[in-house]
Amino acid sequence: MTEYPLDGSGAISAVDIAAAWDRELPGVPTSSIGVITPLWRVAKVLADERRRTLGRLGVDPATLDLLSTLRRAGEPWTLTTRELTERCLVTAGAISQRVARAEREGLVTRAPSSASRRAVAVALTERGHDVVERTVRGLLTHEEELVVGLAPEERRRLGELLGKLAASAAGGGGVGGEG
Amino acid sequence: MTEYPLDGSGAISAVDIAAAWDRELPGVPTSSIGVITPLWRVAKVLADERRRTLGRLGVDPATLDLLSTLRRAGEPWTLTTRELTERCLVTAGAISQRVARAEREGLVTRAPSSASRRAVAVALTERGHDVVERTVRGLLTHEEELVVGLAPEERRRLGELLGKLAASAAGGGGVGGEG
DNA sequence: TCCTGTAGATTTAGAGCTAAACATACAGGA
DNA sequence: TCCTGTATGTTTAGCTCTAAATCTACAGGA
Repeated sequence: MTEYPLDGSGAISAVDIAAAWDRELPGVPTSSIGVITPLWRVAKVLADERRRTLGRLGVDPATLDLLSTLRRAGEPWTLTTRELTERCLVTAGAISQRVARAEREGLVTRAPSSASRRAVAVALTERGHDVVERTVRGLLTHEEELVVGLAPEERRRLGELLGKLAASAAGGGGVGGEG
Repeated sequence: MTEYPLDGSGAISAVDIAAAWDRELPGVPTSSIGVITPLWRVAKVLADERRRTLGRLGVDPATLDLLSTLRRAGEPWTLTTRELTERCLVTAGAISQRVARAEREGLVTRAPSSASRRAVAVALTERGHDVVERTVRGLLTHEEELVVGLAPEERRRLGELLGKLAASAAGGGGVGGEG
């Protein structure tokens, strides 16, 4: 047995989890559970779906994230490692490894940047263009189907609430007590 | 440099990403981006926060997920590997590894289940109890602060929309064409 | 020129996960 | 009894990430 229930059928609901903590450890604050638990569940379902879809297309999510970021940047499809770190939201070490893997497969090239000799310019190769253009279309088409259950107004509202949560989490969490 | 901007300050907005694809590859369906991109960003901010918070408390997220699931189950704080797989939403192999790590640290024990000789009963030790009770309170208190930016009604609505999205993604994505 | 600081990038150690292969325990029929 | 199927766990290979240490290129002051 390798699998776990992808639809969360065996999983406990966020309400049940909060109720269980309230019963087992009375007094713990449980109101964040109703937001954070469903959020991670959905994120996991979507990540699993993306991994499988891309597996069928012959790419892995980390590499496609790299290629997509370069492709979206527009001509000349080149960014420095530092820019990639900012846009992909992973550490510089992770970018370095992603680029090394992609370079090994002939999807990108590495060269000293024209601006600074410290900076490294990562550029999409023709093969990289082929891969990204072939897979992004398939991926976005598939993901479009995953969100059909939400009406346009619901999607807009969901995106809005997620943005608000992101601001709240990033602002309040980093430093500590600020009240 | 090891870090990346935790608050997403250097990141491109979901709207910009969709606009970039529309410009670079006209015709690709981009309407899922407004939901999926913010969702993963928030999930990542929360995961990073949790990892750091738990790091300070001396536990790792995967182990705490295991211990919490056992703790929430109530007396006698024992579940089989299969039950853990269903509730933690990771593969059986991952559970096996989590349990092995936790057992090595004296946080849980493994024993043949009384019901079936195939099944393995994983039980919380006294030390496991100590760890989970010490850390869960701190973790939930911290996460409470991360969601203060959302009013109660907004939290409720967000949880509701996330549930609807989960149902949509799990239902529509697994099989393929079902029209 | 030498020292010091800083920024950009890479390397390495150690987690943690999935998928797939394997091992084990039964159950049910011939 | 033997065979077959199925459920439960474990192991292994390979990927990917973070955090920390390291390397390299400069810049600015003494």
